[in-house]
Amino acid sequence: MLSKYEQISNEMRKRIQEESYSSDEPIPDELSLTKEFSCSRMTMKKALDILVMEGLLYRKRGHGTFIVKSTIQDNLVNVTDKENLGLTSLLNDKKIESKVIQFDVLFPSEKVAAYLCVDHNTPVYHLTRLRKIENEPFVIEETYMPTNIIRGINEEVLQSSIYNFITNTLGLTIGGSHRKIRADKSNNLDQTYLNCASDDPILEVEQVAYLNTGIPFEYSFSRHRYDKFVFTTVNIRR
Amino acid sequence: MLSKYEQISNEMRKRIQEESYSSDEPIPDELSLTKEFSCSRMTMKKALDILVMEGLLYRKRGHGTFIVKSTIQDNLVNVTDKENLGLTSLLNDKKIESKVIQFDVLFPSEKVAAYLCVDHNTPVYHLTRLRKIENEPFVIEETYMPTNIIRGINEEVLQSSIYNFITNTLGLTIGGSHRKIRADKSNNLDQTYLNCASDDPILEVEQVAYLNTGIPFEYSFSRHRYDKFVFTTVNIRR
DNA sequence: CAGTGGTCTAGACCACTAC
DNA sequence: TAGTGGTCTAGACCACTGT
Repeated sequence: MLSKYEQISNEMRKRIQEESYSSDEPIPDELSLTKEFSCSRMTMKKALDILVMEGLLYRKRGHGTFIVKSTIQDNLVNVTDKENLGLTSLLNDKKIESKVIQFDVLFPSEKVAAYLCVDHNTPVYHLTRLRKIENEPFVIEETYMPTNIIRGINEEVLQSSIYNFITNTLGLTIGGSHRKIRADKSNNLDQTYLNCASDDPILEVEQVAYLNTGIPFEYSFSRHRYDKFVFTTVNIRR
Repeated sequence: MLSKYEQISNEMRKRIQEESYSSDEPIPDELSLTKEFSCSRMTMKKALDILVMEGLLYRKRGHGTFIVKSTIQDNLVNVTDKENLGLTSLLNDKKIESKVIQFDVLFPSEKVAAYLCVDHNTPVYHLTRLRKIENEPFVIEETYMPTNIIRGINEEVLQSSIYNFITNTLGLTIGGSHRKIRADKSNNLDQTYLNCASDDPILEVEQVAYLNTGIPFEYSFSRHRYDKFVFTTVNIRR
């Protein structure tokens, strides 16, 4: 059951994307919209706030609320900072394969222990997978997960989607993540599995992902082919 | 004059960063906090929402509100997706130099015209600058700006901060931006000015920046040395 | 001045959790 | 049942804009 402001937000997003409103004029003012949707002004505001955060609308005090015009587009795989990097759900119309390069359990280094908020005596899964999209190598993911939270990982799970396993089998809910994005030179592992040249760069995403309980469950490095991946982000004034 | 929820948010952020609250227990519940800050529950919620969005807090219905523990740290220059890339304001304690590599006015290509929402007959500034931090080359910025919005750019402005010029001299307010981040091979320009090797990768940020009126005023490509720049982003569930 | 969005309130009811 | 956060309301006042 979606909340009222989410339903309204979805309806308004649809209208904007279908160009039901002219992008040269303000959209209807908040008072009119509260009447149309039979809601309070706070609820209407919350619904529109979501679209402002998504970069679809902007507001100007004393004037009205307007549609943002231009948006950067291109053809590469496109991950925005709103989504959790579950490749499987991101590209559910494409063929995804996972090849397990390494899978073991070890005691965490100081750094890994700090990010996962576990002590040095708690074993962690350590796994490296190559993910292919439509038979083309796409990304190498090196992942650390604490064994006391993510229980029961095995080869079969690794072949498909760990995120599905965490959500459906373990019944946990994934919350947010902190990420760092940088460029790097390719190393031997990259060249071998991503099939890239020695002078091809790599786009690396370092990530700590959290459950909705705030507990970190994953610390990972995703190394992408530079010609197949772009990271997108929207940034709005406050 | 900061709004009440911003003041409360700042105070709570300070307390969290100074570790005034134990990170093992929930912080005080919303009702207690509304009494302490003499505000309504909606206002308290809005204040805490900001900290949740920043990745400092998480909430669990029926339980309480808790402090997020781990955060990725490192030593490189660190731009988050909340900030507009004004290098000058980002690093105001460091020595920043700008060298103008190219500066001209031209009619926009189809792509540039589309992103800046101008027609083919509106001239745009086209400029390329090398930015140095503490005498070390850091980034090459290639920028397009419409001449009908950003009037009066000259060599003197280019030596310092264009963002300051837009804000202070032109009296415009900068709104949000859309960005794409990718890795790339270095080209001749990069190698010459960033002083990098031919096999050094580059982290490129493509950006369309908007005024608070929603009008795009800048389309740019920033090419960073891979060993001096990391892009940070926080992503929270909804 | 009227019309817009920005903030704030006091109170209500709901959903989830623990006891 | 009590305590938590999530949502929603009806109404108020303020700040900014254009006429």
